Amino acid sequence: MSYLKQISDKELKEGIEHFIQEAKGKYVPSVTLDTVIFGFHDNKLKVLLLRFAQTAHFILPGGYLSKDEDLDMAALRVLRERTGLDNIFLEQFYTSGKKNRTSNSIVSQLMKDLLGNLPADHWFNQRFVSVCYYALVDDTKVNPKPEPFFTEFKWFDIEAIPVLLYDHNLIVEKALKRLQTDLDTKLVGSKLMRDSFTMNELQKLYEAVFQHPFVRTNFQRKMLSLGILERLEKQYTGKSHKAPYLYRFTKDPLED
Amino acid sequence: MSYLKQISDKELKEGIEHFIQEAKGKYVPSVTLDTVIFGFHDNKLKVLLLRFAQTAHFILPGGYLSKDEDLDMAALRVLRERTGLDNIFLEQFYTSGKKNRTSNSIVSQLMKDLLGNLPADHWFNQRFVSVCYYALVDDTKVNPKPEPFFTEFKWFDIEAIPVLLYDHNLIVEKALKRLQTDLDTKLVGSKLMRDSFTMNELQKLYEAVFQHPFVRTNFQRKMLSLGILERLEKQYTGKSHKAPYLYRFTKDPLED
DNA sequence: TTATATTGTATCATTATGATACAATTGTAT
DNA sequence: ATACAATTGTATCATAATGATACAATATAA
Repeated sequence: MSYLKQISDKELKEGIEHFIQEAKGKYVPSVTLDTVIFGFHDNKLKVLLLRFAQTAHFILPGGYLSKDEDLDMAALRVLRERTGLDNIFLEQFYTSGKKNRTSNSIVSQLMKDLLGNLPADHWFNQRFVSVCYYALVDDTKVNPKPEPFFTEFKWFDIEAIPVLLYDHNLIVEKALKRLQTDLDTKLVGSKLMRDSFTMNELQKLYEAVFQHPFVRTNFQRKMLSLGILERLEKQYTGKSHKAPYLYRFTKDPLED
Repeated sequence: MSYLKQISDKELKEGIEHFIQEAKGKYVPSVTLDTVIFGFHDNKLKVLLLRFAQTAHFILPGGYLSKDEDLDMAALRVLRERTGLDNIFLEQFYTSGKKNRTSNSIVSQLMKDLLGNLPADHWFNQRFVSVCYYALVDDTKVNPKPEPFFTEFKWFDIEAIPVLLYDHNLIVEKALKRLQTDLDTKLVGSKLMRDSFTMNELQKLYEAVFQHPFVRTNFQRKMLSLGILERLEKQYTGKSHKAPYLYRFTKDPLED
C-alpha cells in the first residue's frame, strides 16, 4: 500500500544527471505527461501520489513523451512504470500550459542545491506543457517501481490531498470533475470496483466520487435499471442482518 | 464571408523562411495549437477552415505557443490573428499526439518542393503535439487577416467538411462532440446566436449541433423552463402567419 | 423468542419528457 | 369581408424518471 526508500543526495544527484543525459535525445522537448491515478479502497476514493526525493512534498506521477511514441502510449507506459499495471483504463482530460506553472517551486530550489546554478537552456529550465490523464485502477494490484526522483508513494483520500508541487492540485480537481461526468455517462464504475461487490459498496463508490450521499433505495433502483449489473449469490458476512446480494458488471459499457 | 489571395511560390518561400527564422527563438518547441471555430449562419453550423497556400487542401486555423505566453492566451491570440475577434468564447477540449499525425502529408511534400530537402532537425520536421480549442463566434464579425501559409478562408457546413490535412477531421469530430455536451450542460448557445432571435432560430441551432430534429412544442417548453431566455417584442416578418416572439439570453449562464 | 441492523421491494407524489390537439395570429387569395 | 394556409403559443394527456417513505424479509446476537 505504501513504499518508502532512502536515498542520499549523492545518489539523487547522480540519478538526475544520468536521467538528463538520456532525456535530451530521447524525449520530445517541452511536453510532459501527468496522471491522476484513482483507486477505491476502504469506501474512499484515493489518488496515488509520489513524494519528491529530499522534499516533504508530493507530486502526481508523470513522465515524458518519447520521440517515437504516441501520446496515449506514453501515458500507458508512464502508468506501467509507476504502478506495474498494464491494460489500465486511461482518459486524457486536460492540458496544463500556464507559463509559470513549474517555476519558482521547491523542486527548482532542490535542483539548484544539487546541481548548482543551471544554464538558462538547461533541461530543467525548460517550459513544460503537461498533458493530463486520469487512470482507474484496482489499487490492490498496484506495485510501484522505485525511480530516482521519487522515494515514496502513497494513496491519499481525495478529501485529504495535501498541497502538491506545481499546479497539481488544480489538475486533481479537474480530474475529479471529469471522473464524475464519466461515471454518469460512460459508466466507468467497473474499473474501480472489485470483480463482485454489494450494492452498498457500489453506492459508497458513487458517494465518494460525487462527494454527496444518495438515497439507498433510489440508488439501487437506478443502478439496476441501467442493465449493466448481474446479480450473483448472496454474501453471508456473519453480520446480524439480511445478507446482501453480490453483483458484477455484465459487460464493459465502454466497448462499442 | 470568404477571403482569397494569390501568392507566388517565391513569396510563399520567403514568407516561410522568414517565419521559421522568427519561430525558432520565439516559440516553445513541439507544441502547436489548433482551433475549431464554430459559427452559425443560414441555420447551419459552420466551421472556419483555411486553405493551405499552393494546395487544394484545407486545415484548421492554428498557431504556436510563445515562450512567454500561457497556453490559453496563445489560443486567444491565434484566434485574434485569424479572425480579428477579441473576447471570444474558447474551450480546450483535446490534445492530439499521435507520433505520425503530421508526417507524410501534402504539406511536407510542398515544403520539400519549396525549400529543398530539409535536415532532420529542421523546424518543419519537428514532431508536434497539438492542443485543441474550440471557439464560438458571431461569424458576421469575423474579419480574417492574411498570413503567408494561408491564402483562403472559408466557412464550411459541419455536414460537409472536406478531407483536411493532418488529423484535423478527427479533431473537428471531437470538437463537435464536446460542443454537444457543452450546449446541454453549460448552455453555450448564446455565444452562437445573434443578440435576439426567435425560438425557431434557436431550435435550428440545436438541430444543427445535435444533427437531429426536435419536436417544436417540447423544445420550446424545455428552453423556456431553463430560465435563461427573456421574451422581447414580437417579430413581424411580413409572412402570412402568426408573428413569433423574439428572445434573448438573460444572463451569461457561464458566469458563476 | 425477541431485538437490531440491514436489505429488497413496493408505493405514492412530483417532475420531466414525448406526443398530440387546438386556438390564435398574420398575411394572401378569393 | 371571408376563407385559407402557415406558423406560433399553449394546453393536455400518457408515460417515464426521480424523490421520499413504508414495510416485509432476512441474518445474527442476546
